[in-house]
Amino acid sequence: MPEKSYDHKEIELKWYQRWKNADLYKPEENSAKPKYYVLEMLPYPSGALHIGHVRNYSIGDALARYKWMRGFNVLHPMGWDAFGLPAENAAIANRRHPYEWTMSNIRNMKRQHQRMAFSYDWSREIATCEPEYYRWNQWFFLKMLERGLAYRKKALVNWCPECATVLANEQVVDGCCWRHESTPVEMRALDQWFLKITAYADELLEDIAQLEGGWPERVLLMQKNWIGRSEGTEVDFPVEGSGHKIRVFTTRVDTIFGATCVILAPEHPLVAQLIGPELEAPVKAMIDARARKDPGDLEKEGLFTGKYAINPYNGERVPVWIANFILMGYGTGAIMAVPAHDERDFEFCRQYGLEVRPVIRPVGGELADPQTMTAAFTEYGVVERSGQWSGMPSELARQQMTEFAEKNGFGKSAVTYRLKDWGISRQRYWGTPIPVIHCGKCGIVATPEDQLPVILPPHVEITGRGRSPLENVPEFVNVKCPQCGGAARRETDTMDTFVDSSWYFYRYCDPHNDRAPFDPDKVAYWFEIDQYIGGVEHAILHLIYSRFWTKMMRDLGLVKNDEPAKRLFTQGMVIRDGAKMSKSKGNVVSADEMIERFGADTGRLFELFAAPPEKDMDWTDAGANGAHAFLGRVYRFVTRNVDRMSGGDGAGPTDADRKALRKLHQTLKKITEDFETRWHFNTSIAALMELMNELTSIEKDLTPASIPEVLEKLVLMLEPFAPYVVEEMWEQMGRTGPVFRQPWPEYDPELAKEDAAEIPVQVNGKLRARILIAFGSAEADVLRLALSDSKVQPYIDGKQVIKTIYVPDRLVNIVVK
RNA sequence: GCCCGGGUGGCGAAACAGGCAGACGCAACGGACUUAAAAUCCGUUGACCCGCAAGGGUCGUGCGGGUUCGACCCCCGCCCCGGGCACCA
Repeated sequence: MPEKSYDHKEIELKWYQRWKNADLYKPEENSAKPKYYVLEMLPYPSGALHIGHVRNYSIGDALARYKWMRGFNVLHPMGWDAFGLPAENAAIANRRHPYEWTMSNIRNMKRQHQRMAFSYDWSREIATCEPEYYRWNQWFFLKMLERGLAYRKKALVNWCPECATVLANEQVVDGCCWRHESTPVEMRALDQWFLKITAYADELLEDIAQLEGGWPERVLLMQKNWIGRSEGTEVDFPVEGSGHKIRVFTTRVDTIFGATCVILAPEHPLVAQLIGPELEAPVKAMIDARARKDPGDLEKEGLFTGKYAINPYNGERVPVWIANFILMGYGTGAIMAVPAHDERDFEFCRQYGLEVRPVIRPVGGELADPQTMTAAFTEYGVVERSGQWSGMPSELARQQMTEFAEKNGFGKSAVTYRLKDWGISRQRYWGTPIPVIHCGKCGIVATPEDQLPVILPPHVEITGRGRSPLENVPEFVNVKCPQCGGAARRETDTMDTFVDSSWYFYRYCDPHNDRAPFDPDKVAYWFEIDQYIGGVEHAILHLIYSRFWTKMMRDLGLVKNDEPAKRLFTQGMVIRDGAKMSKSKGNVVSADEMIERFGADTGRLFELFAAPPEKDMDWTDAGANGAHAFLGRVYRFVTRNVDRMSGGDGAGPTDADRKALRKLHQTLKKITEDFETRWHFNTSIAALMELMNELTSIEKDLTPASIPEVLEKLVLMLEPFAPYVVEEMWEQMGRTGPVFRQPWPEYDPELAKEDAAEIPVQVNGKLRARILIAFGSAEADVLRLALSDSKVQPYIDGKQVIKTIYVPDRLVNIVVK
């Protein structure tokens, strides 16, 4: 048969059409097979924006396909269409997605809300435009409200002027909005809804141990740092001549005899009561300066209140200051400054000429001289000049001094976290409405469950300014109070879209349930997720929220697992021209263009081939072209050899056949091992290329003794990397697909074995010759051969052989003197 | 400043257990086919040196040491790049 040219458009369209209505990816109900749940982190099935997104699928989809072929019952919501044809995206999306959203729906909303385009995010958009999904977000919200896990309070929150909305702490990067990298976030005091993620702070931290080994170390580390648990002591310093007490938090109560002042954050509630009118303006200026969050290092700045506080341990009178480096959001918003033993306090006190008083000496050393000290001594040591605790090691003093405070009622041991409650209020149109009603008489009233979902009104004008756009929609806002029936106002804040992504993967297990978010039994079968795949940028966003959500659902009795995903794989970014691909840099390669030019198969293949998946990869059009050429070579090889699969003269296998089968089984071994261990698909694909190079070089000597097996296994091995073209070749070979439902081929170790090896001979570690030996030769035979080799001779002639090393079938090294 | 990664040809990379450094691909160059181009196919390609040639030699995995018969790999000390955290008391 003459070879066929590789027309990716024709092939991909054909197979897409052929199977678009078949439910190929549905896992089997009540299957006895081992289950496997693999999921990519961006939960939209198609229409990838750029090839950076495609990479995510290429990896997860290759793995899912391999697992299918290996006989697992796989839940993989992306499936075949993860990377579909551009013209057909809408149809694919419509069919595949469990929430049955429609692409046109999204497009319309997008057009209608051009002004909101900046907050556009595919993964969450899917969920947020879907009323059924609102319903369960709202349902969860009400459950949390009942349990005190959702609450409303006035708080200083991050405000992005560009988005015109509040942001969670996790969504502020370098003082700027995570979507607008050059827009500094402002601080505003607003009434906001929070979810009490801090109730799970300890558990989120402790359960990191369960994830070790399965999650990348750096993600766990980032989460640990983010949670930022620290154990310490709270101590009250009464303010002289007033009834007020300043409560400070310290992890080093053992240094308290060295405290030479107390410092408040400028936002601290006591400040207003302590300062005179002459300080009001400077304090306000300090707050404003910090709210602007200059990205550069803020110079330490302090204001003396004129008041003094009493150190309860020694009765000493210390001045009370206000300073810009004290954070209201951490600890109690007030500290005791111990300049001798804390870097920041040292810098501050030297700047303002406050006393530096060392009270900790190194073990075996002496107290530093405060006159000549140039840096604080921050380590543990031995406590001195500290009354009854003098001479005690720091650790012990910390413990006993804390107990002393508790006994005398002026302090206690305390744990603080860097982690804050999750602010979920957004002044956006886009998102799940928060299902509560504000009543003048009854206060905050939950929307009754049978009135869910609260749906967004259509035709809302997006002003991009001030408060939620929903406030301008009277028919949405004006409601009757469900309790007293009086006039009331509906909450106009919507939920952070990270709420949606916190549990979407549970819904995949039971997407059409209209009585509950999902059936716990169905979820119990699939969870935990065996393998989750996504970018590292979600380490302290989505990945911490979804852990919290899982624990919350477990406490509601909905799930049994403590953690959402056993294993997490973070793939590298796609780089182009040395820069991370992003909309703001304008260097994106659109997936649609790429599919048009090279095809979906080429896109996957090149993304997997260019670098190991955990590493960043460089996108080059030329490289993609190379991958495309390879698929063409395979396709032409198969099509011109299909009619040589049978017939022939019945003679036994030729040398070429034996060679081809050996290489075939070696390749299969290699790829199988790559899938089972480290997912270095770049070397798998390189092995396939080597196989093709070998096959084409001996092609004319191949006979039906090897061709059927070679073609079959070649196609099966390529399946995870190029699923469309593989279906076409399978059909050309007279077989019926889908190919990924075929079993993964087993390799034969005997066939894969080489019978002879060319091994290097070294003299004193330097390569001098290569000799040909039979595999498994006896050491003595190999050494005899090596020592008598004509190229080795000159180097050992007249010298004494001290030692010989033989690594079986690998190398000979002769040591001479 | 602290904590993670990483540094190998012109480029992306490979070397999985301390055992032939540079597999596989891109780019480049030479050739075949073609009116031409594209596509395709064949060949060369780490650097330097010797040789007309066949061939041979030296160097080479960021830098400097060490361990070892043997080091991209292990140890010690640096340099550089990327990422995360950073007044967290």
